[in-house]
Amino acid sequence: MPRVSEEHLERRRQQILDAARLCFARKGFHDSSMQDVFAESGLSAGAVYRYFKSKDDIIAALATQTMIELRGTMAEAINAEPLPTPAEVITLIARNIVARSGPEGPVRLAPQAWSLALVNPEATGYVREAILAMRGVWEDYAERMRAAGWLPADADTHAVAVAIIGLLPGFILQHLIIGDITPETLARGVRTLLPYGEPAVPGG
Amino acid sequence: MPRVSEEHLERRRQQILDAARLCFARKGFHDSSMQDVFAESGLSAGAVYRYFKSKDDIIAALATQTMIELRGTMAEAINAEPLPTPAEVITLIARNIVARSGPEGPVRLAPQAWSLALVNPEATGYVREAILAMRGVWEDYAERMRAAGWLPADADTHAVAVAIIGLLPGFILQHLIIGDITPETLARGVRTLLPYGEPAVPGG
Amino acid sequence: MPRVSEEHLERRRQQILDAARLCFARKGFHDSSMQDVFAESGLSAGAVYRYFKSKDDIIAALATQTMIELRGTMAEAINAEPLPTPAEVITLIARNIVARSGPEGPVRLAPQAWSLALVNPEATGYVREAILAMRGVWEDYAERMRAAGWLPADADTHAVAVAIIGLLPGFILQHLIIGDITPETLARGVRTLLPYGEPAVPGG
Amino acid sequence: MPRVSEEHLERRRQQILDAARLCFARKGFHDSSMQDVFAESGLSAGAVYRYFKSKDDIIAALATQTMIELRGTMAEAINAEPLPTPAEVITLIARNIVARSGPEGPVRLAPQAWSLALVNPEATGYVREAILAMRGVWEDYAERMRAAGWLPADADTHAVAVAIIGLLPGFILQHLIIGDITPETLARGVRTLLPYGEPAVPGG
DNA sequence: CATGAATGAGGCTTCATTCAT
DNA sequence: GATGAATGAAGCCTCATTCAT
Repeated sequence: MPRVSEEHLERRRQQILDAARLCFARKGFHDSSMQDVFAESGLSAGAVYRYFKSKDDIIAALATQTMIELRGTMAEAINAEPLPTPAEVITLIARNIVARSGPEGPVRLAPQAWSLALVNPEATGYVREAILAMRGVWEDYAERMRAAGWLPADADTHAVAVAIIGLLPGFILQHLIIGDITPETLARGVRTLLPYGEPAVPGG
Repeated sequence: MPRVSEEHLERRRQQILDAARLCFARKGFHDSSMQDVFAESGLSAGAVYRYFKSKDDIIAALATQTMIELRGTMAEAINAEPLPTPAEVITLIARNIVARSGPEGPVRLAPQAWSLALVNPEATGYVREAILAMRGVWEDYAERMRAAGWLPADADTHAVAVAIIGLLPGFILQHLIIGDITPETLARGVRTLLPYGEPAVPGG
Repeated sequence: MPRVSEEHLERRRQQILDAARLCFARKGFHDSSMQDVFAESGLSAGAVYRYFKSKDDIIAALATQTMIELRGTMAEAINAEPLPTPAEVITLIARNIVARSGPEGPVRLAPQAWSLALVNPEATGYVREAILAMRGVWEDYAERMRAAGWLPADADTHAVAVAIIGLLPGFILQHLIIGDITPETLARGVRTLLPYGEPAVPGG
Repeated sequence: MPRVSEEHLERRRQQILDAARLCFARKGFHDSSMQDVFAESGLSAGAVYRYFKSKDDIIAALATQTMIELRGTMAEAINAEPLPTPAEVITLIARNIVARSGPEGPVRLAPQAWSLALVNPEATGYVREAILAMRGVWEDYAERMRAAGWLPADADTHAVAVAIIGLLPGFILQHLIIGDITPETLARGVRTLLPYGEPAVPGG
């Protein structure tokens, strides 16, 4: 019988993750020290290490949590009825990204997670799973596009999902690093290129 | 060995950059120590520091060099005559990316540079410049698309460039982290979505 | 070993300062490495850096502490009743200096601190403050000399303090570097020159 | 038969010493790198090492040269006729010191040499010799004082020299570190304390 | 359960000196 | 004689992690 409630433990865990998110968003995984996390969380070293067995463990938990949230956002935007156009979906998701891109926002963790995934086998694992899961969401969308007649009956919906999901990292980077583009800019570009369900069609 | 030629100096510099590229591609900026670079380059610490004043300086030089090469590749693919379709351009660039994505290939530096740019002001500067330069290349392409009648006369070519260039980070990440997609997959997706200059048009 | 007493912390701090004093007295600030201090103190690098944020910080603390002690010695010798003669005061202080001039004695830090003060702005600050404080003590003494009629009523007591305190660095250097002079030698010289309160007066 | 004249060699040597003096006066022995000396002298590393076999060798040559000059200044001031009062001698010497105490003046080397002498056996040797030589000059002066009847016939002239020469380091330090005292201040203090040959006598 | 002092390997960089050209 | 590229030991300091209290 545990001394403290399960709920208390979970609260502590989240408190640490929240603190880590701030630190990592501000200074990156490497430049944030565990001391930074202790200070930000208001907990002692020992306390933090009771909940996470290493810094990498915190990073993994945080990255996973953030990616799950992002996938939820995508799924929500995509599953709307009636079938939203690509530009509409992209707009919604991009707006959500922007809303979470502040100086301490979780979106800033994404590029760091990608980078880590190239170098750290454990990170490769969970980033890969997260990307695959998101791609699955887009594959569903591509299916719906085909079903709606927006894509040829023999369209490769996997390839379509690969292409469309690929737009998001590009948007995140341009937004975070250059800061000169908005969801509307991206949407306009997408709408120009992919005028499905729009009054006119390209090349038409 | 004093009074060496300018050429010798340049060769040494490149020798160091080549060694650093291998190290960084293998283990990342942070997990590669300067000792790794010394060993890989076959030079002593002092020798390396004669050519670069810090590790960050090496990273900057390498990232810049790599991004300039990538921009060159893009420009070449894009400026072909007659006007290549988006799928054609993307295919060429993606093939080049894949060719340079081996375990020690320079493309592995890209996500690390993005990540660094979020955290290191100097890196923000040169990554931003590189992205803007690449986007400029795509803006030229978007102009040509419009001139060719593939885009409406009033199309926002900047927004189109933002969208299209955004496909590449997504491809790089999916290729490097998941490894299950090829230039052809991406091209098929793009062609399905953007059948400009293709026999059939979407939604048609 | 957390939650230790304030006293424990202070003891650790002093333990480090004591070790540093030995090292610096033996080999000087520059030729003593932090490794030397770690070894001498029996603590790890991390432990030492918990108490002092840099080598310069240790030097500053040590120099300041030593100079405060020296000032205390001076004040004590000077404030004796009835008014001691310059030769008496100098004798007491010189004896104290000699007692602390052993191979590992704190007096060996003094010339190093002077030297550092010429080159390091932070050191300039604390050495200047220490010298000014000591000079203040001597100014009090000069006032008492004047009050006792040993100096003319219009004597410039500041200038007198400047001159008298100036004797000490000379004594320290001759004692440490040449090693052939004693407090008694110095006292004899001073008494010969400044026979205040002595049976005979100079030039008399 | 040497390829270059003896004179040329000596000029080169002095060129290096002059450059080193500037560097060392500005930044101290330790914080001046040999690179600094190469740059300041306009010579290459190899050239400098042809004339001096090590950095310590340069320091030794410079310190010795500077101290010989200082001794010359002292001797000149002291040997004046008729016998100058202590205050007069001190004034002359202090003025010379001040004139050579600029930001790049050789006097700034003195405290560094003292400090080095505590730590480096070779430096101990030449600094000791220099101090002894200077003290010899002051012993001559003390003899003259005695001969003039300013000191008792049985005065310990060695002790007097020890005391008087000791004033100079104190002046140098107060001038260099605090910067608030002038030769006149010191002279006034000395004249007040040691009014030999002055209208009135202390304690008289 | 929590605390936070302590560890110690390892990171980046400097610098006096050498020697091939 | 002169050059300056190269060496490599050694310096200062950080930081993830542990464990005695």
